[in-house]
This record gives sequence, C-alpha cells and structure tokens, in this order.
Amino acid sequence: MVQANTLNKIVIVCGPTGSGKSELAIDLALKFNGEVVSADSVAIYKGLDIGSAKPSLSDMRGVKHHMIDIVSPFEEFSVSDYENKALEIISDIISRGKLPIICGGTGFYINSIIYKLSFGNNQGNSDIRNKYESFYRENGADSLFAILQERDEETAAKLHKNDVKRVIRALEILDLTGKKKSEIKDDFSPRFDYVAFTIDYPRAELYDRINLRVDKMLEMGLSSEVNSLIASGVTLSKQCMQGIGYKETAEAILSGEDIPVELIKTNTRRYAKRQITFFKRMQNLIYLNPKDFKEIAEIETEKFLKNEN
RNA sequence: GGCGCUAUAGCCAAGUGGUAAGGCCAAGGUCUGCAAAACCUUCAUGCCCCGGUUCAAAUCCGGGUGGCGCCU
Repeated sequence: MVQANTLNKIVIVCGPTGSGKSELAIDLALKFNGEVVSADSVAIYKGLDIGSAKPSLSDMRGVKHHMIDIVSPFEEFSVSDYENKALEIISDIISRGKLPIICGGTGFYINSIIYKLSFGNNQGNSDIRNKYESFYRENGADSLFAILQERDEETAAKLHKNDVKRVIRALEILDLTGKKKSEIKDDFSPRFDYVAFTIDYPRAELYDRINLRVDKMLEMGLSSEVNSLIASGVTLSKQCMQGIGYKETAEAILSGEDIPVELIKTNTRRYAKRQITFFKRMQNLIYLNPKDFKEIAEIETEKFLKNEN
C-alpha cells in the first residue's frame, strides 16, 4: 500500500474521450522518464481494442503502459479492483524512480487513486443485488426507495428514487455490513501530490473529433472485433459489452441490422459531456489550449516536479 | 391550370373552442465496489401568414403562401 506522502508525485492526464489524452501522456512520459497507468474502464479488457481506442504498440513509442489488457472479457471488474492494482503499480513505478502518469477518462477510477475512498467497505454481492432487482421489477422504484428510506434515511435523502442502482447499493451495504452507508465517512485528502491536465477543445471541435474517430473505428474493423467477441462466447450482458460502440454493434450484429453509426456517435458525444462535467470538480486541474497543450503541459510538469512542497 | 390533403420546437409528434402531451436531440448537473454504467433538471408567451367569427381560436370560417398526392 502506498501511504500518503507528499514526496509521491504523480501526473494525471484526464478529460473527455477524443481529446488526445493518450498522446499527451506518452509525450510526458518520454520527456520525464515516466510510465503510463491507464484509467479506462474498457481498455482494461483484453480483446476490446478498437472500440476502446487503445493505443497501439507504435503509438506507445516504447513507453511502458499499465492497466491495459488486464482482465478477460468474461470477468467483472470494479473500481475497487482498479484501485488495488493501480496503487500497487504506482508505488512500484515510484520505487523505481520513475514518474507515474495516470491517463484516462474514467473519472471514478482516477478518484479512487487520488482519494482514499472506502466504497462502503464491502464488495458487490450478486445474490443481494438480484434480490432487490427483482423486487424493483415487481414493485417499482417507489417501493424499493421506501425500504431505503426506512432503513437509512440519510442516504435515501441524498439519492433520487429512480436511481435504482445506487438505491440497491445502499441496501446492499446495509445487508452485508449492518451499517448505514451514511455512517461511513471518508477522508478526501489526496494521497498523492499531483497535477492534472485536460485538453480543452471547444465543444463543437471535440464533437467533430469524436464523430471522425467513430468513423475510423468502423473502418478499422470494430464490427469484426465485436464479432469475434461474440463468437468466443461474450454475451451482451457482460460488463465489457456495456461499452459504447460495443453494445450498439453487438445488438446490430445479433439482430442482423446495420451498425447504427449515428447512434454510436451520439452516445459517445453524450459520454464526453458527462466526462467534462465530472472533471470540472477535480482539484489541481489545468485546462490546456489545443494549440499549445504539449508545451504548456511540459512546463507545468517541470514546475510541479521541481516544487518540493 | 383544376381538385383533394396538409402545415405545431432543431427533428418526430399529441391536441378539433377554454389557455400547447410525449419522445429524440441539445444544454446543465449528480456521482463512494456494475462508472463508456445509472440517475436528475431545463428546453414553443406560442401552433406558416393575413383577416374574420367568439367572452375565449393551434383548434371554426375566408384569403394567401409552402409541401404532398391525384387529375388534365
């Protein structure tokens, strides 16, 4: 375990999909003797390459990448799994005297390494989830929410009754630990000293880039990638198949329809919007102009590394 | 040229006399073990234009304009 230590410095490259994070992270790694730690909930899966825009070997330019291709498409993977593995890797990188560069668009994953979140102190339990899910299906969101209101009023007050996933999670914590989610207090002081960068494209320009990138994924053979996943037995219900581009393509293939390109683009754009919203709350985040992002990122990283705090 | 049908938000669309449903898109937001997931909020002082009837018109009447269809 990495202990909070102000000498532990890491660099974070985050932001919406299609903004050029991977390339910037690699640039910085080359310049500052770093290794890239991916923070991407889809790129962790083996075999999901094109749709997750994984950097190719040549893109990586010899920079070591971690947290990519680490789980099989049949496995489930959670933030907590991510946190454990990533923390181990980060401390190893630091111990070797190199700079960890966290790069990815999954804000929740990034938060898990910056902050020491407890995540309710227990892992998901499919029996319990199934129990409440079927209750929900039979009785509706209001009835499900009423249970939580009775058992943990404080958490219920923070959730919307339609947010079934979170309502179920709160109930799950109650069942598993006997404790209320609202009783668990977390420490939000960062465990690392970090700077974060995001390349700040004007919205319209970002959307253009995304649209083009989706077209490119199709050209590169997204549908055959999805085909082979299906052929190997990966079903739509698998977690990895929730990825944008994967679910739409898989559904189209299974029903014999054309791949809904426009839908994939729309979903990707909406995802980018959610990412932008998420990262707005990140501390120490430097918004880089697309014109000179590389130079500024280098200057800022240099300043950050020199500063002993 | 004649006849018929039609015109509601960026798009689809309900509404047939009582003060503009819903969906999509878009924008903003939430986020503590599924996060590329899940969820929330906002989005037509106005119904093609002009005139009329009426206490009251997107709704009825007349005329115009655009679209669609049929006929010559």
